[in-house]
Amino acid sequence: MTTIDKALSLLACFTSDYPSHKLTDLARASGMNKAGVFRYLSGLVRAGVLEQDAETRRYRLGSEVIRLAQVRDSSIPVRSWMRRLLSDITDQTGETCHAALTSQGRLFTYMVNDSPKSLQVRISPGMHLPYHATASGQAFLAFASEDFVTSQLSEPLNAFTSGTVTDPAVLRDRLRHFRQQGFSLSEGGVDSDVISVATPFFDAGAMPAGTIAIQAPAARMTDAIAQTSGALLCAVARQATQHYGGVLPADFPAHHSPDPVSTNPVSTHTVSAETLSPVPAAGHQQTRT
Amino acid sequence: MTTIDKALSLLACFTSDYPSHKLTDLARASGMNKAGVFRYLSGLVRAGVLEQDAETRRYRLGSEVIRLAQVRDSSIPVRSWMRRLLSDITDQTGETCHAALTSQGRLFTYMVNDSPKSLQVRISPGMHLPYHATASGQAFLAFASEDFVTSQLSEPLNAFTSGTVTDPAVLRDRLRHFRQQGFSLSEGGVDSDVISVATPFFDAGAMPAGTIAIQAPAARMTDAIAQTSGALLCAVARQATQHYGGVLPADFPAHHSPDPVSTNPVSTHTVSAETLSPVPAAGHQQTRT
DNA sequence: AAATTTTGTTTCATTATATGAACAGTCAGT
DNA sequence: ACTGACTGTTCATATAATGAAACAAAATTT
Repeated sequence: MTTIDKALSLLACFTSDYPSHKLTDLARASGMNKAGVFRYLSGLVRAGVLEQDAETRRYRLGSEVIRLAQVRDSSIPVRSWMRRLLSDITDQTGETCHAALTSQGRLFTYMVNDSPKSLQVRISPGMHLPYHATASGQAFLAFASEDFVTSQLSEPLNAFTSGTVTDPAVLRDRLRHFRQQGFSLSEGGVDSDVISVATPFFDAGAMPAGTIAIQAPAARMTDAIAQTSGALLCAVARQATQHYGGVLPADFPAHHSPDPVSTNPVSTHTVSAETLSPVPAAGHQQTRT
Repeated sequence: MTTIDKALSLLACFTSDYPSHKLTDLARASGMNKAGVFRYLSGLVRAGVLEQDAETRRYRLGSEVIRLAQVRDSSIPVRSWMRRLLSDITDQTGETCHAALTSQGRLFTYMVNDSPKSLQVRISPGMHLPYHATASGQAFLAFASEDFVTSQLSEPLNAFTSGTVTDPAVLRDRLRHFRQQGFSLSEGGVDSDVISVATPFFDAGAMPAGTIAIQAPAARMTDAIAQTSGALLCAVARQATQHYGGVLPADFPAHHSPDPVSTNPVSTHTVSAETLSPVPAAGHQQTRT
């Protein structure tokens, strides 16, 4: 493990739940020497990636990460089209939806579009999504590499509610089914009384880069609605994949909706499977270290 | 210079203008050995901060920076209130406005709110703003530390138009004046026929953290309008400073606008100097390494 | 108010890690 | 097939990382 790895591994400790840290805690959490952690943190502060509160001496993420995120978005402008896709979804379904992105093998919510309804599922950006207990996570796994699925399912699988599936064998069965139908469906995996439907979109190596999901109170999400929502998501995922510069895996299902899914003729990017070019063959596997 | 510094210094090369790089170019640009740069880049890729295009082998920023920016925003939620402040400004002035943030001693545009008018000043987020030639930069310098001003003015000062002020002595005079009136005014510093007005907002050490600016075609920006715009910006900058958890410098002018500046009674956060608590005394100088 | 604990930061001899010139492998163009 | 421009690898050497201990300052307890 190089010095850089050790220094940068500290960044993983900064999450929405714990956005700032004390030196001692970071040293404990990372299992590294206090003096070393101090040096790493100093380096990260010099680079602007972290900043230290002058009063409390706590470390938090610095403004450089904002600049970097902006630059990233200027080369792969996910933000703008994702916003449009999500708002299209909410327009058509009336439900809350969100997009999640993968980073360092973890899935986290990226953008949320709230339902206009008064009873809505609340979710905030930047949250970590466990693979086994969320529709997004399962949609991701359904199209992830075998190795990745194995590594995730061998982690301890927490039960958040009584409805959380924690049996790896059962999960594997579901993943197979989800892959076949193109979208996942999860009832009360994290919150009871919430049903969500999700589907991944893909990178240039035909590997899942993130997911798009719809979440609704169980009372509103009937089987029929779940099916049409799933079909809608598949169409949206195709668009997202295209915008992302990715390719769909060869077995990604084509939902031939008889009528255009989008009802909004104003939108320049109509959400419809029909408007897209045929699915290209899956490319080479992307290198994953 | 530590290994971490060298590795992280590469991140500065990733800008809106050059969002991706080849190994050789980075080695040349940084003046470091190719093998070393390769190792650094590999480390950054492992951490997810960078990713490498599987086809072109070029390095670009990775999805981890998006996650980090999101986490940063969850602890200091600049995004949400800044959007509101900017849209208030455009509502009241009808002109394009933007916010800029400082990172690593450089100023870059963070958020833009376009004017609804057909003749509008176009600007995109993530752009680098030279201190000497922009209203934002000058507003920043006017309230920056003496050392920082000196270091910036001793850099070569490019002239972008015939109207760009490149004489350090003249600039210093202006900065004094801008500090007194609380906002800067720049005519055709980067683009001719564009006049812009800007003011900084402050961090916990009463040092400028970023700026808020209005940009308009010269024809629309009369002297009188510039003055009221400046006063408006000062009021907004107070709000921004408060939201940011910062404190105003002791000499930041109070513009006692006779009537509430905001005309929008719906907004929960009315932009007005009156609604704010008295200016606290400037705190201790923030440590700047 | 004094004593104690916790925490951030610095020091320094030891040792592991970074270094970089040269080499190998790959691809694109001629 | 040759050329050039490129990414990635190797290995002896030198340099920078390491971590226990010390220190200072702050927070907490007595």
